[in-house]
Amino acid sequence: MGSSGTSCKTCTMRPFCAVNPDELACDRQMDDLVLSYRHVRKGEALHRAGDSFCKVYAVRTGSFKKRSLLPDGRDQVTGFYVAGEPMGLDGIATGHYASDAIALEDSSVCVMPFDLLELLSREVKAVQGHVYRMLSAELVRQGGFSTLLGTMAADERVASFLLDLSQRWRARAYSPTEFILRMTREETGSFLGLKLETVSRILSRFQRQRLITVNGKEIAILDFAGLNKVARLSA
Amino acid sequence: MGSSGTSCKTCTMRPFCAVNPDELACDRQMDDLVLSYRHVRKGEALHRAGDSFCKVYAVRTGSFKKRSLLPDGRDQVTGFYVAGEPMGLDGIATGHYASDAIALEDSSVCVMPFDLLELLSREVKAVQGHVYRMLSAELVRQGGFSTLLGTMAADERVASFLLDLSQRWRARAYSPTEFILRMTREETGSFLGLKLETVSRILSRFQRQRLITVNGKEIAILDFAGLNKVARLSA
DNA sequence: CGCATTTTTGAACCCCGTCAAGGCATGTGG
DNA sequence: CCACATGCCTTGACGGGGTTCAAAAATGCG
Repeated sequence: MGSSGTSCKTCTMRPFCAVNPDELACDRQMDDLVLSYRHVRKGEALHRAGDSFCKVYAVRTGSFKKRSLLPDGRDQVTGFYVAGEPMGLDGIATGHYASDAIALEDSSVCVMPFDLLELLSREVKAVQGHVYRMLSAELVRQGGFSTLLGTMAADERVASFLLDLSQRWRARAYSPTEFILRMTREETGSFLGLKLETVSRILSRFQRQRLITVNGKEIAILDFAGLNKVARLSA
Repeated sequence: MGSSGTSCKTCTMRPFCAVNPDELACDRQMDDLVLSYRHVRKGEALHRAGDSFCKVYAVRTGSFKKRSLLPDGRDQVTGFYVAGEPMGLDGIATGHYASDAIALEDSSVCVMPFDLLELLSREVKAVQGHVYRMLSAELVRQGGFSTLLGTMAADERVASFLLDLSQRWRARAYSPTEFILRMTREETGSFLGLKLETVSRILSRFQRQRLITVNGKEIAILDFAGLNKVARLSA
């Protein structure tokens, strides 16, 4: 998770972002479209479950976890978000966010008022298409994740997790082989449906098997083919 | 799953369905908006993963399972759909459906060309809002399901599953206490991240505990409070 | 009916969770 | 600077919930 520089080039919201006017999918007055930024310090919430919904966000710098609570008090991390990825979309359904979004490090986001996005997407077909695709892509991502939780063994989950992170770093032109895990083992475990001890043990085992090196939160991937084999993501 | 009668009254797509012109959220020419129906026989596919996307569907009668395949051949049931519920939305993201949709019994759907829906939602704000909410609601549903797979024990999953079905029957004015499970134990298990034997054992145990009665695919809920307690969906 | 599929139930095994102890950072106050 | 506390990570031993393997009963469909 690079801490400097924005990732506008790979941002999900680029097609309707006024920060790059020449990229904007329409010739609308810029005045209406100016995005604002917001900084969120480590541990603080961008939004909380139940907050009234009126904005969607794109991560600009840093990273976030999304956390959902069950009625009985248990909670689960349901997603990690890094630069360029959209947040807050689950609030559209009811007008209230369905989850907490917590910064894993000092972070910043681009803020897009949702009514503006609605307006723009009625005027400009390309924007409409992008919004739909963005929502649908989140659906697909979530579905793939359910498959992971429903069918994969613990080591497959951890391998998939590492490969997914690597992939997202690569897409943003950061190193796909070496990166920092901003989330704790407990958060990782919660996300993967495992206990923190299990995550730790499996990372240690991957290191013994020369698939990765682990140094606390620093990860280096040594053997992509091997990890893919463990994750069984190929035939 | 009642096999006769449609559920237009509770259908997700009602706000933009030309079958009920007086309900339609705009005064557009009806000619353009006529929905078509399609029948799908038990075991047949409404769409398959990879099929080119151009339509979204609403279940009219019967029921479907959504199935996602992993690259290595394993698959998982990622959803069950009954009357009034939307299908095919995962195709928007890439232009190709991300999953198979298979009829669990002889069923029928309402067909809505997606380009028409896009057009209509640009013209009519109310339609746009409904489409967004529908997509976001699917996101929230999926997220809640991830939480189930990630945090719940087997008996909690089965209890939640039964209560969820009951709730959906109630919303459609069918009996929430007695219904038929159109899916096999294996499909249920795949959906819940369990093996079919585990599902069977837990249903038997619920019956011994007088929470439900099981007779093959016939389920009757005897003790909602007890099931809720097992599912830990209350404090 | 007769065959295939589905469901139920039992018994043994194993992966992962639980419990516990210890290490290693980081930060804080004396 | 050190003593101490705190939070996070690692590792071990053990137990249990769920899977696996197996067989029989029930159901459905031709």
